[in-house]
Amino acid sequence: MGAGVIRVLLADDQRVVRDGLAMVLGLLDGIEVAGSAADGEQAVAMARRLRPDVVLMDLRMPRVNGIEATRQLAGEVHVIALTTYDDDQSVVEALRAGARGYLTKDAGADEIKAAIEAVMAGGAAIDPAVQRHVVDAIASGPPEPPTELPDGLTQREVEVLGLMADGMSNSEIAEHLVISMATVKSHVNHLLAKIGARDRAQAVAYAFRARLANRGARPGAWRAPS
Amino acid sequence: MGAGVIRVLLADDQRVVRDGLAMVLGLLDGIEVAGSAADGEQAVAMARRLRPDVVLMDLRMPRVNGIEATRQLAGEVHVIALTTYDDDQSVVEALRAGARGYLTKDAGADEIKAAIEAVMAGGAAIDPAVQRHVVDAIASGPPEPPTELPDGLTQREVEVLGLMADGMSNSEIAEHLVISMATVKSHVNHLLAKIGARDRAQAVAYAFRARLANRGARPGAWRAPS
DNA sequence: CGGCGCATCGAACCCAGGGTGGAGACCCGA
DNA sequence: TCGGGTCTCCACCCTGGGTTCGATGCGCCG
Repeated sequence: MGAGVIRVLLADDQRVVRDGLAMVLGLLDGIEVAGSAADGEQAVAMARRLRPDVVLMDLRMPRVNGIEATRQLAGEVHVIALTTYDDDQSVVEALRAGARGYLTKDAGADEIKAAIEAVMAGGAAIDPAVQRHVVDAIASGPPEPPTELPDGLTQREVEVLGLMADGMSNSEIAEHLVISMATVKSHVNHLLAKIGARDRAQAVAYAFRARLANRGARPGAWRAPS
Repeated sequence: MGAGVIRVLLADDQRVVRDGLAMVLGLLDGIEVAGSAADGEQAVAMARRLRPDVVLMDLRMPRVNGIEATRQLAGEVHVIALTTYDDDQSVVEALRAGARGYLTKDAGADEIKAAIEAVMAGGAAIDPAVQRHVVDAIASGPPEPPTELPDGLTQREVEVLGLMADGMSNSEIAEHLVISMATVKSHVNHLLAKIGARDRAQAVAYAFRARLANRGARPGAWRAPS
């Protein structure tokens, strides 16, 4: 990192905020203000030209708002939202857009610095004042009902279903579970009947919808290297 | 509230942690340890009997784990998860279960106190060390509209794949698309080769992992009523 | 003790699904 | 104009998967 200095770009439509922030941040060790933009369009352009480490982005700005600017810069630089608004809408939207931090404007210099450093270290920083909104979004957002216990499925049947969802054939499942293929077929037929599926393809779909299959791996997880 | 004292219930399977926490919290002004439980079941029972203001809940506990206990107590008392684990799974799950705070076990007394007070004030408190996971959950969770263009799949092939994921047979797909079954087979074979799947079951799994299938409907969506 | 559910196997059957090879029609870019 | 890709279709073969009718051993419960 050059001289270990973190270069920051400021984006805010209010002059006083920009200048004030520049003053405050300029006094901090290890932080350097690379520039300041007055609207989202400018912010994106300057970020790409100046290549700062972090962008402190106001969400309410003319022309292109901070959310959109954040979206465009996500992946290029670290973005920390900085706003007077603490309504859940903007917090969640900002994070969705790719912001890794969220500060309200009554944050102190130390808090801003901590946030910048946290983000630079690969972490995130959310103002305590709005953490509640984030928590709510998580708690209520995705409906979630966890791994609801399947119909009348047996332990073994669930296991077999999981392996089917992993793309294994009957014989592979047999080998994996160290049982005979006849047994596997038996389990398969039983679970097909229970979940009301006609074939293993429908069973796999059921497994994913019932969240019994690990959606983790990349799509083409199976298939040997070469 | 009485004398302005916040009553806290501790839930952790490790004795040293319970006792140590009780010591530390006992020294803090305005906080009183109402009791301590050694497993989730006990935690739920004690919480309902003692009616504490806050429960500090370890997630990894015998009998009933902290997640489940949190779910049961959500709405009754404020729950703060307290764990050594900082993997995204447990953070997100804990918050989904209704926890309003999340602390790792290397939190200091002051941090714990701040978290308790934040939660009591209607806020939330998430350990900075795991905020990243929460942000990721928000950023990647619900949205994901970019139905990323699959491998080298054709428009038609994607369409067929989607119908397969809906549990349709080749002949049903043919009927649905008003084409012959031979054509469907052709499409199927092509897409199987492209995505590296051996059979339609693997293709269905691929469809779900690649988010090409609508996970919307309940698991047993197909199947006529009676 | 008898009955029930679960897991384990076997054998035989049938067919949808997958593999192969080819072909004609269309559109589009070189 | 000539490929190249896509969508459409046909005929043939063959295997895996799903179906049916069994059977055995085990653990649990009334």
